[in-house]
Amino acid sequence: MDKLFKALNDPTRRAILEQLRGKEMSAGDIAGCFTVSKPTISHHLDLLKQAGLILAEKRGQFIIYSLNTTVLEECFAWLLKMTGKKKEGAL
Amino acid sequence: MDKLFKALNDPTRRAILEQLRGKEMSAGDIAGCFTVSKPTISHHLDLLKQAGLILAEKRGQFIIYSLNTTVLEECFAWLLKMTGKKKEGAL
DNA sequence: GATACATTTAGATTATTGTCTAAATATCGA
DNA sequence: TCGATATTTAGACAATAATCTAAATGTATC
Repeated sequence: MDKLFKALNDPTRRAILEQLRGKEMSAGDIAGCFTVSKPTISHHLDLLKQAGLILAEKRGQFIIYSLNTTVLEECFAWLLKMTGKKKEGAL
Repeated sequence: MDKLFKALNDPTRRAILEQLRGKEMSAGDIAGCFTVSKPTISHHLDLLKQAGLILAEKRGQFIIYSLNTTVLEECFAWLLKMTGKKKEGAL
């Protein structure tokens, strides 16, 4: 939970998640979307991976990242609790 | 959005929000629930207030804090976008 | 195997954050 | 008005985090 909120705290990391929405991307592709250096992006990717928000798969010389939203359920559940909304099922 | 995620990042602040769920509390009451010092709690309350997550009302010598979940909608919407869930209405 | 490319790791630096103690401000009640 | 209580503000400090450059690792291709 802590790692999840920490990962979501940074705007660059949230933007990375948004980039990853719907498509897979290599680390270099992701870095290409931002002005910060590649090592910095690599670090952000590491934090996102630690939080379980992304999956990394090595393909040849590339590392392909993809979104894993299942871990967001936890965050979702917390928000539901706080807002008092009803939990509902539409995936 | 940034302030919102920043406010939610700290475990003590999330715990404060949970304490405030359903009931109003004075700053002192809130501080009584935690081991950290009162000035520290006061600072956390300030950040939560800045994020719009809590409301402060002065009553005599006390300051009464209450939860404001409406601002969490923004966070909710972002999560919905990321998870691809359908937005639904149950308040 | 040498070279080029993709990505990460290491190490340093700067900014931000959480925390504390001490002091200031404000309100209540005698 | 004085003393007690409630809360915040000020200032300092240590820990964390974001970023960079330079170097290391791993993979493909010739």
